[in-house]
Amino acid sequence: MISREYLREKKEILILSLKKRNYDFNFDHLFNLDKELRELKKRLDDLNAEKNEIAKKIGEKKRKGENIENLLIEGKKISKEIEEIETRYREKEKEIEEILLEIPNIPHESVPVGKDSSENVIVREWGEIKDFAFEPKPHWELGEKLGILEFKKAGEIAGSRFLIYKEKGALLERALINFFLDLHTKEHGYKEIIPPFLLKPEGAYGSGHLPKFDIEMYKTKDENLYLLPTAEMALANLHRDEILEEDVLPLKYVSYTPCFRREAGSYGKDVRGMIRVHQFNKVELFKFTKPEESYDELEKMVNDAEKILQLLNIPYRVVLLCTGDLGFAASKTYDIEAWAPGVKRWLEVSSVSNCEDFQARRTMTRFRRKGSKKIEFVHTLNGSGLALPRTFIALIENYQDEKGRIHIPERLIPYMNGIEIIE
RNA sequence: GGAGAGGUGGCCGAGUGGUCUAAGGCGGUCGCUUGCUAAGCGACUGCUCCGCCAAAAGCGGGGCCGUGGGUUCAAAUCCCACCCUCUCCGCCA
Repeated sequence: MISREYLREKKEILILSLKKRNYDFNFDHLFNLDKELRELKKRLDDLNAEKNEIAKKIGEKKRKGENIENLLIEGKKISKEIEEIETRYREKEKEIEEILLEIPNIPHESVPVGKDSSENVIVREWGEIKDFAFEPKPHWELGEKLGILEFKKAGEIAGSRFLIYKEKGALLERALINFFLDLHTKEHGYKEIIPPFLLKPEGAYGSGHLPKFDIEMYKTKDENLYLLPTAEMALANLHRDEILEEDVLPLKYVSYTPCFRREAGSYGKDVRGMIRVHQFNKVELFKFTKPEESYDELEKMVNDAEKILQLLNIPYRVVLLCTGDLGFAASKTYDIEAWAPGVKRWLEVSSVSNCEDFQARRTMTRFRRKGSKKIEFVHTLNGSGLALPRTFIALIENYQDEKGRIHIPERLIPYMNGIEIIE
């Protein structure tokens, strides 16, 4: 969340950067509210000081058995006035809070200015796009023919955009998850976490998913809980209200969780297959870092995610998002897109972002430098490492042969209990 | 789901309406002292907002005893709601 302090000190940057995001609203109103609020606060504090003084005097006189009649009347009067001003103060405070919660994060200066995804920048490509001697099939055809994916039955029992993994399909999904987790914990130094899959609204505010994206999430009927749209939502809250020691940073976590998304407003998009589904598995990377290290850590996180595709030998490209395509909480984001020859598309398998102190402010996650009294907000980063369905798609579409069989990449065979081919 | 107990500073723990500016202890920091991987003595020890100051330091004030309301001149303390933890019973993977 943008702080009121930031509002006052970095007014110009704020206006400019939000313009880059095509985000506009009435700044004057915001600045006026802040000013008004400070005035009310001063008045309120002065009155409270007076109130405290009177209450103290009453206590003293009462003990001595002196007359307190006048002081009681005065105290009553001040309390009434305080109540009025406090009510106004709270209303204004709530109003400004609501506005501030809806302001997106400020893009980093290295982020290209652009209006939508067409202006994203491809920063690198890896691997060779295979030249098939036959027409490669899309994953839904492969999956259903091999009996590893099923869409029809899933639609009947859960609704459209759900799917069932069957037998070797379920095994492949599990193999990928374990491979990702092992790689990140053993070779990249992340600590594994299994968080709750449902969170209270406070958690969703902390990560920036509320208040803006309420309709994107599933929530429970009897309790006010939100199903994770991403493990990021849980991990961002892992050190809520804590002041961390400098030397524990950077903290690196990896989590496997299912993710639930309503995909409201995406009707008609990616309806076929499993490119866009309501429930999917994802292995998520998350870091808490010192501010001056967060951009280095961002590059490392992208590399950590890329490594998976390299080991699986799946061609991909890394894309730097422009300001218009940047997510709400992010200052800078790289997408990793894997090539899927069956659907003939680059599929976003990972999105890696530096949120700077945006989430840390909302969750009050801070740190103190050694030998310093000053407390600072940490920076938070999140990235998929990787999202399963699209990686699954890229894998089976890239590794199919002319008979529609899937050849398991070498690195994955141990995780597949030795199975080398799905036929 | 039923019954009960409880949530106080980094941690333990006292505190049942005004002297709480939260006792005491542990831990931590600094200093002094002492012949020996230690002890003793003393001082300091949270977070946050606003104001003054160019800024930092500092100073002044407000708020914070799970959260939010309420009663009162005055609330850690009384009342209400919610959240969380623990114990017992029931149910259950």
